[in-house]
Amino acid sequence: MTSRRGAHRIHEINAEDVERHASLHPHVLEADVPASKIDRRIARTRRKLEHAFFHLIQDKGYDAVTIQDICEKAGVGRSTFYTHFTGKDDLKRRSLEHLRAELSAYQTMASTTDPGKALSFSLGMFEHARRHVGAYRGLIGSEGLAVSLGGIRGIIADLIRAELAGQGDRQDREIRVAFVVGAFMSVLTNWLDNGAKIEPADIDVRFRSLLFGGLSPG
Amino acid sequence: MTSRRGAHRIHEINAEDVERHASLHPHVLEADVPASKIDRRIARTRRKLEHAFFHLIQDKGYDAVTIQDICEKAGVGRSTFYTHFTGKDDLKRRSLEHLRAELSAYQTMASTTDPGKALSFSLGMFEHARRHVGAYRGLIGSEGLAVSLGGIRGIIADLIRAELAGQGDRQDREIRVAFVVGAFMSVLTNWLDNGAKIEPADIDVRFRSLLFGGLSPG
DNA sequence: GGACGACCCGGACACTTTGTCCAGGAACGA
DNA sequence: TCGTTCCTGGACAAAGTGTCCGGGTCGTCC
Repeated sequence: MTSRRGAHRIHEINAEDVERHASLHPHVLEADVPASKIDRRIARTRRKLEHAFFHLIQDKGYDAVTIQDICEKAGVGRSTFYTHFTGKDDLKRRSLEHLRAELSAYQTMASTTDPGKALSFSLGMFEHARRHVGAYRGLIGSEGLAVSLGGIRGIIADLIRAELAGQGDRQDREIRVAFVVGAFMSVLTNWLDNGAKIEPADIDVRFRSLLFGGLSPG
Repeated sequence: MTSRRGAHRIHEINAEDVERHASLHPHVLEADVPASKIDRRIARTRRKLEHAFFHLIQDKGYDAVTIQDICEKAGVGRSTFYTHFTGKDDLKRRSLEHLRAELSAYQTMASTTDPGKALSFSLGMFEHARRHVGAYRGLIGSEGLAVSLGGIRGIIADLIRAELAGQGDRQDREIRVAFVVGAFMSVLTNWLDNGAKIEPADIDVRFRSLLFGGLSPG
């Protein structure tokens, strides 16, 4: 115990840090609620918590992060955490909403400028992932080669499902969705685990070639 | 607590049950040690623990299973657990060794009887998985659509890697491995989550068609 | 078949994390 | 400024983890 507590703790994050950091969960935050109506204190607390979470998963990985860690780093009382989120998973889920919004925005954008390109999410995802390597690795697992994928997998699956709608029967479609999302997530995490050295555009080409052309050729 | 302890507890597993149950981790157990040299008590305890584990993950899922659960169901002292395994992950890892052995046996068998068939692990895996749906679901996650895959992913990756050896440069090969293993695991878990209704042979055909033929056609 | 030694048991211990509750102080919105 | 809402720090019970030990039990080996 010996919880000496004073002006500032180890790595406490202050408001300014939070403010100037654009990340996985930046703006879109209170998109569904009239942003003016929500108490500043609430917004601030949530922001601090999400940021602490965001930073912590990068060097400890999702599983290793405890709620106490988050609160400590965020400089927020632990009891306060529970007034905003029901637990770690809840926090994760809500943080991922931002990603979902960003991605589907990219998706619709890409499909209007280049209507012929199917499954256009992939490039955007590769790019987004590289921009936030740390967060993705923390969220996605990366320990060894595990792929927990939290909710990211579901997000991608939805995008694919939307695009494959109308093809074949439902059963067959679901198999295809599973196939694509699995292959994609796997290539993505593998790429990240190796430091994302290849350019997003390049890895995207390779992925799409395998996906549409099949394994056999080269 | 109130640990009344007597002849038998709630769902304690006895030696006979263990003996007659062929599963994910049956025979190959002490393959690396001269089987005759190891104390029967050790073998028995390990078997009981692995079996309890095996059963528990089927109705609670890997994460929800605690070491206490395992010991209780196995009828083994908790302190004894730690003399055999360092923790839950260790137990899981060792249990998976059996699967690895079984699969690679199947793999080499299939590739000798039908040398033309690449990536022949898939059918065997589908079949094996259906035989042990519960265990796979518990191990693999299945909550929502997450894919934690414990160590199974690594096992499959090794098989694929071995078969793809010598093609292209190392980087490209790893991408392919990631692609195949990801797609496969995803299709597999999706199949299991839907109750494994389709026949293993059928799902295998669909998977291989997507893999070698690409997504576009039908 | 008996003695020795390895193994297992149960219980205790210190520690960490979780989730809940409350009183009092601080900050917000009007 | 005033009332409401939010945050805090602390305490709490519960659950799980990992470690240690004394004493009983069961294999193994002679």
